[in-house]
Formats: sequence, structure tokens, C-alpha cells
Amino acid sequence: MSTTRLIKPTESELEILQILWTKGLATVREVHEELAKSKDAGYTTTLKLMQIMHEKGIVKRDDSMRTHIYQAAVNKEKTQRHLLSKMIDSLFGGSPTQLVIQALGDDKHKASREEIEKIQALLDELKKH
Amino acid sequence: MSTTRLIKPTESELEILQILWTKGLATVREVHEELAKSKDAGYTTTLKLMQIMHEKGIVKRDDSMRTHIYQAAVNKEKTQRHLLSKMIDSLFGGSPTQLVIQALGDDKHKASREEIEKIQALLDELKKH
DNA sequence: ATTTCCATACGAAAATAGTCGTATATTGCC
DNA sequence: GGCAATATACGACTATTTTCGTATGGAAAT
Repeated sequence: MSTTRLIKPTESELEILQILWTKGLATVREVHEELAKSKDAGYTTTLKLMQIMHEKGIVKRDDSMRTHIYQAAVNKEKTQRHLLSKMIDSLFGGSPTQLVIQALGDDKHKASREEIEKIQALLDELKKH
Repeated sequence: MSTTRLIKPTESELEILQILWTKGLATVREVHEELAKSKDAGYTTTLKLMQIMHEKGIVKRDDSMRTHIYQAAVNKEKTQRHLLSKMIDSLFGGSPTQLVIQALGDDKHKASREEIEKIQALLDELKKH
């Protein structure tokens, strides 16, 4: 029974999750350093955020040592699909196709030929059902 | 030079924009009625929200009459692409392909055969470049 | 052992978003 | 005219999110 709670991480929480999904395990210090590359906030801010995420159950931690070790407690793909699903409803009138079309038309993020073919393969799969 | 400001509408603002994009022109009352179908908030709440959106320049209005007439001041597709672009960055490591794959795998919003073919046609177009 | 460094905890301010009550004005109706 | 219905303006209260200062204690270095 995979009772994955449906979570709605805030912007900041998402930034932290991204880092945790990449690193797997990380200390607050490590997350903070990574965060500092794009943002500029104090260390205790990051700490507090991660503590709150822990309370909410978004992250797990090993606090058996002085320096706690954190990791994401929510699945990356599941979270992505969940937020995407919300966006499809709130911004694309429930049509994933519209979303896909807009996404592929995004000038900033161009899909390479290989990626396009990857998507085409997936679409062929989907058509079989 | 289309200097469209990049806006980040809030959740509530997005709900209102959705309605305005559909209706084209609408009064606060009309938007509110529509909103009331899914939500439950007071009339003045909707009014206030729309007034704030007007201050921010997200909507335009004709206030030459007692009952003001509103319309979206931001382009639907542009807004969609913008928010999508942000999501690609914040949640999919900059890869639109990953987003598309997850979107197509969403169980709640299944793409029909026709829609799939529509996307395939678009992909074929993209490959030509 | 004392000082310095670095970690967590915690409270509360600041910023943002959403809610609504009330005042006031205009319209239409009797 | 006077009353009911309905519109906008506006201030303020609530909730949520983000930020950070300060307290406290353990670890490491001298």
C-alpha cells in the first residue's frame, strides 16, 4: 500500500528537494552551499526550511550524529507528475496535449533530435493501447 | 519589441485569468459566479483580487460605466509558456523532454489517439530543423 | 581547560497571499 | 422622494511562507 501523501511543496522547498534528489544524502551545510549558488540567504534560513520540511514529512533525516543527514522522503517522479497534473488542470484546462505542445514550442528549452525521437517512441507505445 | 512583462500570477489569480481567457470580457459578478462553482469565497474577495490584478497590470478594465468590464491583459499562450518554462527549470532540471514524458504518463489526464497524433505531427515538424 | 568553530533549536519579524466587513455611491422601482 | 438592490473602494484581519537573530551545546584546536 503505497500511501504517498500528496504534497504541495513551496517554491523554496522545491529548490531543496531538487538538491536532495540529486545528492541523495546531504547535510544542511551541503544543501545550503548548493543553494547559495543561485540564491542568497542565510544558513539558518536553509536550516529552518529543512526542519519544517522534516516536520511535514517531506524529508527524512538521520539525527544520530551531531550533524544531521537529510534525504528526500518524497519520490521525484511522483512529485513531478503530481505538480504537472495540477498545472494541467489549472493552466491548460485539463488537456495534457496543450501542455505538451506549449512545452515543445518553448524557445528557451529546445529539444534535441534524439530527445524528439525518444518522445516519438513513447507516443508509439501509447498508441498501442 | 514586445516588452511583455513576465508575470507570476498567484493561484487565485490564475483561476481568474482562466475565466477571463475563456470569456474575453467579463464583470466581477460574472467571474465570481463562475468561480463559485468550484470555490466558495465572498464576492468582495473576488472583487479585491481583481482590483489587485488591475494594479499589477494583469488585467485591463473599462471603468467608464458603473459596472466595470474586465479582460485579461496577459496573453494566454505566453503565460502558459512562461510558467511551463519556469517549471522545466525548477522541477525538471531544464529538460522539456523529461517534462513531456511525465506529462504523457499522467494517468489522470490521458491523451486520446487523435491528440497523440497531433503531437506526433508537431514532432515531425520540429525534426525538420 | 579555554577559546573558537560549527551544528541545531527556537521564536519572532517580514513578506506575501487570501479573506471579508463596512462605507459609500449609483441605479431602478414604488 | 425614498427604498432596495447592487457596484466599487478600502482597510484590516488571517494564514502561510520566508527570513534571520540569538541561545545553546558539542567538537576541535591551541
